[in-house]
Amino acid sequence: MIRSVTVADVAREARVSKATAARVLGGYGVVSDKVRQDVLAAAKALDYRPNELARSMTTGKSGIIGVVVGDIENSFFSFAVRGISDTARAAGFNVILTNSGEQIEAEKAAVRVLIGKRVDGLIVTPSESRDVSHLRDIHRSGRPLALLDRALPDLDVDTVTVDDRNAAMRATKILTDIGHRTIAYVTAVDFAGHAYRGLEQIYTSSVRERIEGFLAVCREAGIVTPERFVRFGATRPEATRAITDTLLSAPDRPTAILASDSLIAIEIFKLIRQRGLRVPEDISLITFHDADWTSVTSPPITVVDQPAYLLGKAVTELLIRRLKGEIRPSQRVVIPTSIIERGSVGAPSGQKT
Amino acid sequence: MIRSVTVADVAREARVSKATAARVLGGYGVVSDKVRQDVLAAAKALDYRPNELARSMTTGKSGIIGVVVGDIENSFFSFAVRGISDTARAAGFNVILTNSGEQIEAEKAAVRVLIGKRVDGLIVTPSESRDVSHLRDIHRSGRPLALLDRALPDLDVDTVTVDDRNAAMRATKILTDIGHRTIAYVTAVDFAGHAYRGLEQIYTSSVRERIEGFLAVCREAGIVTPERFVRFGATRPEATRAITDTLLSAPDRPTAILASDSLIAIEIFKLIRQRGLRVPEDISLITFHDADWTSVTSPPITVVDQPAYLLGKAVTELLIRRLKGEIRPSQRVVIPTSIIERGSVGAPSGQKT
DNA sequence: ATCGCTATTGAGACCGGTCTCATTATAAAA
DNA sequence: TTTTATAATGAGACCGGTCTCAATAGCGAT
Repeated sequence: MIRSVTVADVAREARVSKATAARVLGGYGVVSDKVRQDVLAAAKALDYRPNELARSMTTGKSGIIGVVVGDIENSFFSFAVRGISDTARAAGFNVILTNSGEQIEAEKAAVRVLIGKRVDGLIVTPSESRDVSHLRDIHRSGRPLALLDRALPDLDVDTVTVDDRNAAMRATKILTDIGHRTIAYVTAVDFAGHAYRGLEQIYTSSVRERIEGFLAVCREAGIVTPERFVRFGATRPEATRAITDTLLSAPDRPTAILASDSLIAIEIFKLIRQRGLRVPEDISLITFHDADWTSVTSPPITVVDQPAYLLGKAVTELLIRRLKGEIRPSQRVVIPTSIIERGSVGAPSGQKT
Repeated sequence: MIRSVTVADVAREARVSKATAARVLGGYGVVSDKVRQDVLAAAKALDYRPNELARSMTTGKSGIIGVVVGDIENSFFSFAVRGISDTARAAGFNVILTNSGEQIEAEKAAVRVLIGKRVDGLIVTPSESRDVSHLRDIHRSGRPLALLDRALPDLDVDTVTVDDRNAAMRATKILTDIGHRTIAYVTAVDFAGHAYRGLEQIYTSSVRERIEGFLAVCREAGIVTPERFVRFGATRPEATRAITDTLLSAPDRPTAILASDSLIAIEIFKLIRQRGLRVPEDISLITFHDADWTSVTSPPITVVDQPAYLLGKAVTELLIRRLKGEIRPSQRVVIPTSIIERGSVGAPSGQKT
């Protein structure tokens, strides 16, 4: 490795002290115009590039925001990440991106690494609300933390989420209003055994809220034990297919499905097609996230539009304001969603309201 | 900010010298078992977290790979990035991600920042082949550089691309074989004036190769001046729509379109639909990149499947091997693509072969 | 008992910046 | 002209690790 040019080298070249050269190069303190010119000329001649690492070490600031996200492959997250990067860069920050794969251990490891790298602040989509010790650690180390998409009741930090419960209620209501009484809800959140054993066992706040909203509206519509049709563990395409398969083969096949994310929905849609069923005549479908594919299918899919980019932008702004020294009680921002009604919802076939 | 625990603190707690504590904490040198236990105990008691920044400063290695990518929003790149992150993490590296928005100035700035952060190596998708001075700088600074998706004739570094020319030829051949004689090629690469003025003006290697392949097959099929139907500047949805609009309104409307990426293709597809035209009866469509939406449309879209994840994995492996000290001439890996024939290609309506 | 060799440990320089404080030069005030 | 305030510069400590080299200790061999 070629030894890189340092302030000391520039100082020598410009015949000034290291301190003076550093003042010019670092843009702090005061120096005479003449000396400034000399140093700048020397720096250019030697092609000096500041070592941000060394700079960070003394200042204690790295200019980096650490991001731990569930799954970059999910376009909801890639939009959020794009929102984060754009906002961060505009404010002069860089981003280190890690994805946890929704695994709590990976998430902990990622946080440990990021703290080691002395990031200035972190943005995390916590995969679990049970184990938040590592997030407490961040907070305790004096580094600001902001939560994206999922709130943590026990952790009093800046949080940006969408109105999950309300969105789920509105989406479900569209289905019940048109007459559906057998509605399935499919989510990626996994359980030992994939079986639903009660809301309090769901440790991902966004998902719990959605299911709460879903169940509430179902009950309101007179559906008994709607939780029978809540399905967990659609973490990967194969799993989603297996779950959907069982759902579609059952004697009491649901007449409508609400998908918790677009990765799940696309598999469900494919499988419905593959079975020769029609949307919405045989099965209605609504999904969370306005993924690009939802508008080009026939029929196009009715979706809950989550402003993912905005979500990323909002957390980042909150975090940066704190990084810039703003002192204030932590804020919980809830961004409203809207439902884009397209063509994937229709009255259930066999029955009428 | 709470002062963090340092090796000196641990050393004091364990009643050994800083050097000794550093040896066990840093995992180098030799220490007696007894002392090791003491130090470890002290570290745990104090909740010591190594400062990777300081560590990087002395070792000269940051354990970070810098990535500059064209546009994360493009799912081709998000898959590639996923391949990069997964591979990097598996080898113990972290990733700093920046996107250039295909802007050369942004790319240069990103490279400067990453070098400042003393990343161990870089992966770049160069947006231009004209101006590579900043990439030369990387190389010159002794940091390994690897190119993703686009080759640079003048730059002798590890490069991983797909067989763009060949892929374009095969895709075009499918169209000419079935009888198309008016075929448009739409790409995001922009030009002052959007007008085609010759291959040598295209500074993105992947795009040039594709267009070369496209034109070659067109000519072979007896099409005169096929370059009349090459369209540039589909950088954003609105631009793509404008371009497509013009294309579809022309008296010599193309009977087939080849799209350079899936972001372009989806807009084209939407617009075709909007105009009441049918795929493939009125217009055939093939696109690069097997985006998820291409398999759920009616008809599903015929695509050039680029193994994006694999591409990311391959460059990262090449880079890491070099980071680990492997000395060898630079390698140019070309990954083969395959065409997935679905239902978006048909014989042109008015004419027959 | 003395010597030699090896296993441990300690002291302190170093990485490349920032930053405090002392010193010198210069200009304004008395 | 002398005093004093102010601007500009230099010397060197510091951040939190790594690493070299010297010092000490423990052991068997002679």
